[in-house]
Amino acid sequence: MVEKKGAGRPSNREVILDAADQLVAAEGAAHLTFDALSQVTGISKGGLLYHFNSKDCLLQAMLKRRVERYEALRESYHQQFSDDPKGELKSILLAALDTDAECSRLGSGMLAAAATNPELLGPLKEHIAVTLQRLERIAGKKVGKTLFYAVHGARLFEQLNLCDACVHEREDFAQYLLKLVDELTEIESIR
Amino acid sequence: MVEKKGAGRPSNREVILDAADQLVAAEGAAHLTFDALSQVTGISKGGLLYHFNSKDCLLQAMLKRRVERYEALRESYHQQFSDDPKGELKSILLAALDTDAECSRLGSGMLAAAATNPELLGPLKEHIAVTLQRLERIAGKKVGKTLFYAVHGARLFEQLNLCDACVHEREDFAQYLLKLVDELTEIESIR
DNA sequence: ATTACTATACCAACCAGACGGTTAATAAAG
DNA sequence: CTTTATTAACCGTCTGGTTGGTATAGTAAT
Repeated sequence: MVEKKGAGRPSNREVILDAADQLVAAEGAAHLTFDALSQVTGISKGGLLYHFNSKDCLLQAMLKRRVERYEALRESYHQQFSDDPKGELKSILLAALDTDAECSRLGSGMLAAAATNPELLGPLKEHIAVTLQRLERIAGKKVGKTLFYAVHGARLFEQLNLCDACVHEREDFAQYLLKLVDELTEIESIR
Repeated sequence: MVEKKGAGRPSNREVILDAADQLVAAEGAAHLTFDALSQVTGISKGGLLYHFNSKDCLLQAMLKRRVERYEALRESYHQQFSDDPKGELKSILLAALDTDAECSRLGSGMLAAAATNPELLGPLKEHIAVTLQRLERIAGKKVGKTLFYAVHGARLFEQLNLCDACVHEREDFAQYLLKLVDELTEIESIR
């Protein structure tokens, strides 16, 4: 059966993915093993492999879920800015910063995938390419890209626990970025 | 033995570290094994473990070397901007963007360390804390941090091979950032 | 209602290979 | 004859993956 998304049972698939995210966040991508996952979830290794035929499958699923959540978040922000001409850019930035709301903290899927097999990043690469194209169409190409990188840089630092400060400053940072978007696109259009 | 740094023999240590960087870049952090490293370098596994007592040691060394190279690069840029009041910020940004000159392409050490053991990131965390403090002292705190994140975000994307474009656009990007530094600190000081 | 069949979800046991690390031996250099 | 550098062989453990089996639930014919 192809599994109905949306309604109904949370199903162990999600439970496993959550646990996998947590594991990577807590102990590093290398410690994401079926054994460890089995211990954490209480599901046997065989059980895990029933849901994900291989580790690559698991990583793919982690990555896919992350991208999907990001997309959903972005769209909801986009509606919020429906009147703002720079709403598309703003929603992209805010969504990227909002990651640890429900997505816990980290591009764990990304890191885990990159650690074991760079090829798995393919879908993510595609998603980013689309986003960059989107940014190209928005007034202030370079501004958009720069702020896009900034947001992801900040997120990365946070996810890797590389700085203490940036976590509690994020709300501040978000507001500052929105201000920058307006100021900078102005500058760029004047030039 | 405590290892003399500084002078003298290139020694196989550097060769090993280079190979390790390359391996992580090419195949992902998870494929950085002593066996693989042995095959690539032609040095036996025992030989490798003579230089680095454990894998953690190896990762630490990779990370340390990376930070040191970055520092050296930053200082050389800093001299270049000795007359510019925003030289400190500019040198930080340019050094971060310059990574693939000699450092090949990647925070491989970082990724590899994060993948296996987040604790290894401690020294890097400290280094970043210092850099952030440095940025605090510079006119336009927020500008500095934002651009710092932007640079590292861009570098990350490049290193993970997540976008094609950003590579060949880097020189452009660097020039644009320098322009931004001037424009933005102006804006921020006006407010 | 019973039987038979099928699909889903899971588990315990096992396996072959990979991995980090140890050790004993070797060789060159000072 | 000790220090440095290196090797080949080996070991125990971990890991991804396989297999064969079990429990549950739905479905459909008898």
